[in-house]
Amino acid sequence: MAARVARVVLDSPLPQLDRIFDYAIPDGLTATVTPGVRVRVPVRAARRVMDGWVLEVASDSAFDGVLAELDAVVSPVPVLTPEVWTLARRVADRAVGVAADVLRLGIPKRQARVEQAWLQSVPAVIASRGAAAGGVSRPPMTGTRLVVQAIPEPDGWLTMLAGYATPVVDAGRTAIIAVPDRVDLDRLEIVLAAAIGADRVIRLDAEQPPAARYRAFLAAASRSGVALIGTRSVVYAPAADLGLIALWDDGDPAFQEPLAPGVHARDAALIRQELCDCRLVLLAHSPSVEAERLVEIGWCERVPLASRRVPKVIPTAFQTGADRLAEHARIPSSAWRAAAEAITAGPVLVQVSRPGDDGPAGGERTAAELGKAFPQAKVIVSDGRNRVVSVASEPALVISTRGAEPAAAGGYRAVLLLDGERMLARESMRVTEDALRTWSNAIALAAPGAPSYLVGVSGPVARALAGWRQAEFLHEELSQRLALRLPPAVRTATLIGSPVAVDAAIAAAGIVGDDVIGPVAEEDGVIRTVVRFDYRRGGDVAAAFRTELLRHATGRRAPGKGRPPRPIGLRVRMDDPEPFIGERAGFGRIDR
DNA sequence: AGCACGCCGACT
DNA sequence: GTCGGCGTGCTC
Repeated sequence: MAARVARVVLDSPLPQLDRIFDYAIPDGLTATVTPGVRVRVPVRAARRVMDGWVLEVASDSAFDGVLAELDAVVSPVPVLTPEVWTLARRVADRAVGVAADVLRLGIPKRQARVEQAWLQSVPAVIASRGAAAGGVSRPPMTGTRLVVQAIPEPDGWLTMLAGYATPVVDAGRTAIIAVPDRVDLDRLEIVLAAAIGADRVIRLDAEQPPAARYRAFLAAASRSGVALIGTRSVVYAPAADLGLIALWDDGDPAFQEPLAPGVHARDAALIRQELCDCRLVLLAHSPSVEAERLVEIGWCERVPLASRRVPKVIPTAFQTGADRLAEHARIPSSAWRAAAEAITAGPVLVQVSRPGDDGPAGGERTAAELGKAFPQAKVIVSDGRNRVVSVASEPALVISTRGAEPAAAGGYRAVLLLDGERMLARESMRVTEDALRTWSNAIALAAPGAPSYLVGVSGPVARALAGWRQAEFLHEELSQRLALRLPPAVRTATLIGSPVAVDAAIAAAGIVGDDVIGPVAEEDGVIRTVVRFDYRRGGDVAAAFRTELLRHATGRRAPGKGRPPRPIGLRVRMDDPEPFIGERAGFGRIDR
């Protein structure tokens, strides 16, 4: 019997459509309907045609009814690989989300002209990829999962990433490397191109223009022996024969995906690593507490620094400087003198807290004051909006908000970390690990032997930084989270909806006692409750929530007084990075 | 989403 | 009798 049935996943955000649908393949389309291609299919109950992807082609269907026919094949290019489909399914299941939402992160919109050009240049690709559909055909490689401490020198992390990627790419396999932002990506692209050749580096960046993005996607889908580099969504890239998946600085909040279902790139990477048994590398100066947990449960292996050549970090309690200007600039006299001396030799970095934390332009104000104190020095200001990527080795005073520090040629001659108290005053479970991470990253920009001054901060975090023993601090932090049953010692889910729906979901998941936190009343009779549960129960809890979500997605609606009857459904958010901060902008709301 | 179906209360 | 409002269910 000829293959006449296509199994299709619909490109829809509706949970009730998050299943596989069978369609009959009309005679005219038998040749072009192959696994992975994008198709248009009728959805009768919605009275419209929707996009979808063909998962497989079969000879029969278990569906008890008359199959509708595929409408059209949008493009002959197999954009969805079996591995990415499995990844999306597992990621969505874990996050109580819709697989199509995850696929949309990894599969860019089609650009017809780009595709035409590409098809003409590589006509053989489609046939070979189509035939290989079925998945993993290589002998499995035993993947090792590593949490690696980066060399604390300028560009140390870039060198290390290139070192992990090169043997993988040389062996003809693919490496995926994810970094937090575009500036990191620019630098990685340059270093990697030098290490393995520009033709073996493919940049997949959600920020790049649609045509460039689709071109890069097609290149990635059709080649192995390349490095696929990008920001958080690159973890869903169509890698052929994946040998390595690496994240630089996994504690950076940019790895948290804002789009539904709000999955952290590290979690997706962990799932993908298991799926293809490749190597996983979480590289950082100061990794996340989540990474520390992975080490402590034995899931990952810790790789400490090879040499104990560590940065010179000097915590200085806040003291009023003798200099009036120093006092204004909130800099203790010892650090002030060091900066004054260092700036004769080269650039000096002054890290300040975010401008937003401090009224208007904290960085600018500091800059103005320091500029007056060092009238001969060039002052360079870098912040999130106006970011300076790099500075030369000439003397300059570089004032930067954290995370926006430029790289300095040859490294900074001194680093001053100001506003520590203000950074630690934020209301967040993660303030301290976040401060440790951003301080560590700034310190690593110093030239070998150059001093870094941590101003006005004492206690365990200052000691960890001074000894460059971040892991010790993270261990303590994790111990506290374990004692308090806070993430990442446990997982959480945030449930939003009518009290009936929320209570039913909690009961269905079997969560009781003080693992139920709340509820808190929102507007319009909607409540919000946070629940926590152990990792080993994650699968059951997610399945129970999905059942409840479906129950409320179809059927029951609010009494229709307003024109469109509004559903009081149920929303589920797994592993919100800040589950206990209610007033945070966008709380519990995942953009589609 | 968006539409059809069907169950009950009030009507020419 | 039957018209129609609105909860309910379904999408191959």
